Amino acid sequence: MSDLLERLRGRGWRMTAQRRVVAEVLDGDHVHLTADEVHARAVTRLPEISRATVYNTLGEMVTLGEVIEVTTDRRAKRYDPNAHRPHHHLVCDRCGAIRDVRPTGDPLSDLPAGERFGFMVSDVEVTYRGVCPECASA
Amino acid sequence: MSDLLERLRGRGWRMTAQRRVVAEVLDGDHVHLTADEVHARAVTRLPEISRATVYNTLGEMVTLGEVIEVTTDRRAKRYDPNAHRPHHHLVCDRCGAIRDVRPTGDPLSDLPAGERFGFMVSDVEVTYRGVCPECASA
DNA sequence: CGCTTGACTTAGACAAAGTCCATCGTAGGA
DNA sequence: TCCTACGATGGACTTTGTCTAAGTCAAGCG
Ligand SMILES: [Mn+2]
Ligand SMILES: [Mn+2]
Ligand SMILES: [Zn+2]
Ligand SMILES: [Zn+2]
Repeated sequence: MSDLLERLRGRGWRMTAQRRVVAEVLDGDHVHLTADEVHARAVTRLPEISRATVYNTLGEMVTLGEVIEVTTDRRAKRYDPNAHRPHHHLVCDRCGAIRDVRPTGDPLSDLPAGERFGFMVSDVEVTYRGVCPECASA
Repeated sequence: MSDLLERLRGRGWRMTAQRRVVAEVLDGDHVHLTADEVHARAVTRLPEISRATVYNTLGEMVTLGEVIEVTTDRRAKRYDPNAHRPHHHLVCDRCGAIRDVRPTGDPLSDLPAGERFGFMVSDVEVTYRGVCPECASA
């Protein structure tokens, strides 16, 4: 049922009610929740779960590589369970909706050596911005 | 002398000591200072300048299109006077050094219609990450 | 030049997002 | 079942940024 939860088993992870609920809340496609959104949803299932635990658990999932941190604006970080298929993001400037996208080509190869300033470049993040269909029609 | 200051003249901008100092601090190439860094440098020239004024002035420069906000991490926004030549950023994962880069090709055209989810895509931000020469040799 | 006035500046309160810590509780092995 | 190291908790604290009320001043006008 919960793909993320499955991935987290068998990693020596001590299972608690809190961790299970966080993993369940975070499961799915195109999921990019903030820590407080995760907390709000977790509380409906486990009313006594604390903000600190949500932050701790999300941080551990990121360390394990099962969840990715996404920062599309200067507000809160967002947590993305789609960690095993590299992708980029498309963000609506009006409502903040986020979709996972997979551009063609490799943006890393678009950075010529003369533009690398001697850096060892290892990664690239791409954020596309625009207006989603709902906001465009409203 | 100050290219940014020159650009800001003749726009109906009421000139004050505070605005001049902020513009001077921000002038140059590969400049990506946080608001507090701008404030710290401005204070050495104009000790009574307030944090609020630095934030206000930076915000106005962004509105005028003479300065760009750059967010390479989840810490503070950075302010970039290089507003008239579109570019992307290369960031050192260790020390946070930032360089302006101009990749070849247009990342926008790398996003096929089938990956646009009906969005009207208008902009793209690219952040390359790696290790700078100084950090690599240390 | 000096007045007037609306725009600009200021200090500090406030807010959002996140971290840290001392203490309490419990998962899971012995 | 018992033990204990690891996890959870609430609250204080930090960082980054916004807002407001009151004071100040740049610049046009006479
Ligand atoms: Mn994603
Ligand atoms: Mn730049
Ligand atoms: Zn939208
Ligand atoms: Zn470095």
